[in-house]
Amino acid sequence: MKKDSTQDRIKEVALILFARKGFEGTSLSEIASGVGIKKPSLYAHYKSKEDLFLGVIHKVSVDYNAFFIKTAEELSDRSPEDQLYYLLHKNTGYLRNDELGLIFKRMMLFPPESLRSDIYAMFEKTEDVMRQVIQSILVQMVREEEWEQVFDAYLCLLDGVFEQVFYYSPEEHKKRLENSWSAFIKGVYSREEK
Amino acid sequence: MKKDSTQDRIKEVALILFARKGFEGTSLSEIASGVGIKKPSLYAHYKSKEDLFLGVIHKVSVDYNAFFIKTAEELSDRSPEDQLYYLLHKNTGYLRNDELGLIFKRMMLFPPESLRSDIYAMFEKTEDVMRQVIQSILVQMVREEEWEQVFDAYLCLLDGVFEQVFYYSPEEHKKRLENSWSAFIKGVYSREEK
DNA sequence: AGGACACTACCTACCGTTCGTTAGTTATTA
DNA sequence: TAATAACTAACGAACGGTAGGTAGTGTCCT
Repeated sequence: MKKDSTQDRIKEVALILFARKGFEGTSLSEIASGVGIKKPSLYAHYKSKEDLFLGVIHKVSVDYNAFFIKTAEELSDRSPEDQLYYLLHKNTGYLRNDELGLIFKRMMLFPPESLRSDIYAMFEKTEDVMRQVIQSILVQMVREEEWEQVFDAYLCLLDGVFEQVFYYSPEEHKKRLENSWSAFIKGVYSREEK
Repeated sequence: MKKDSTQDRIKEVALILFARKGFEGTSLSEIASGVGIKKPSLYAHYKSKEDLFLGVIHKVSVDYNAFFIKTAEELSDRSPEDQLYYLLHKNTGYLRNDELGLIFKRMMLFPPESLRSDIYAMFEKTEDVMRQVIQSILVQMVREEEWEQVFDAYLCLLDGVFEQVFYYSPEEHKKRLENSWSAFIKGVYSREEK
């Protein structure tokens, strides 16, 4: 089923190494030896280190967009509150796996200088997707003039929770997620008065 | 007053470069030429690249702890709510300046593999300081059994807001900060009723 | 059917450059 | 005089990348 082409194997290995050690911190020799071939053989598949790297990032960005949309669809029959809650959970879980969150966040925050614009271009789509998905949920639960405020707060929650994935143990992190979520949702519902 | 020793100049230049391009992405030649000396001269002041790097990180961590404590003291005569609000603002402002936030976050999230434990050891103190300062404010405004929940939410807010410093323009970011803050504080105050 | 050709995916060997680092020397300063 | 802080020169190692070669595979032309 899955074409296990060398090209894909290279991408898999490179993803892990780039995620853990960054672009400059990863050498082509390492990648090659992880795949089980010699360094120059990489050039049969990618024409430079940057080319390989951008290939990896492109795959990551496409995968993430697909995941986000798919998850939102799966949840679409729940209440808006539940949708936001599970989206937060699923998103965190997804990004915790497979080095995917690691490389995603690394590239958003600290892209290699020379590739910054290419990387940002790839992730622009991602922001769009997230905005649309979250917007479509929020319009069901808050008044229009409050929409933006709640959206910003939810995105901040998403960012904060995600960042903490790196600091804390899974248990500690789950506790913090639940507490942060409680505070968020209380803030949303207390919004009617005053 | 300020001893403008070469040693300090090296640290300043290194801070900026390490912050922007990371440990592996910054070469000693760059640092030297930024200071205006030749690469081998660096070894009159630091015995290795790692030594220099840890020196920089140490300074960053000490400075940040001092800032956090000083800011909290300056605000201590305000209402607890105001203290939290301005702490959020000041913290964001401080970290935005001088590449300080950049290197701080980079090292928390993506430390160079070989120095991970040294770096984490330095920032342990920071977490302690923050916990103490925030705790001393929170006990004045929420019931004891809710303390932990609000603390987690506030820290998540701090993390989320800080991360967004990198993505958005100052204006956009300020808007998002205010919106996220509003949601947070409403959540805190709506906490009395069931 | 069989040979010439081209293509793919790998190899070994090596290129020039840059890296972090050391040695040895000199000029300034205390 | 002794220490300090700079220098020039050079080191070995590793880097990204190239050249050239070689098996294996399929394809086209008689």
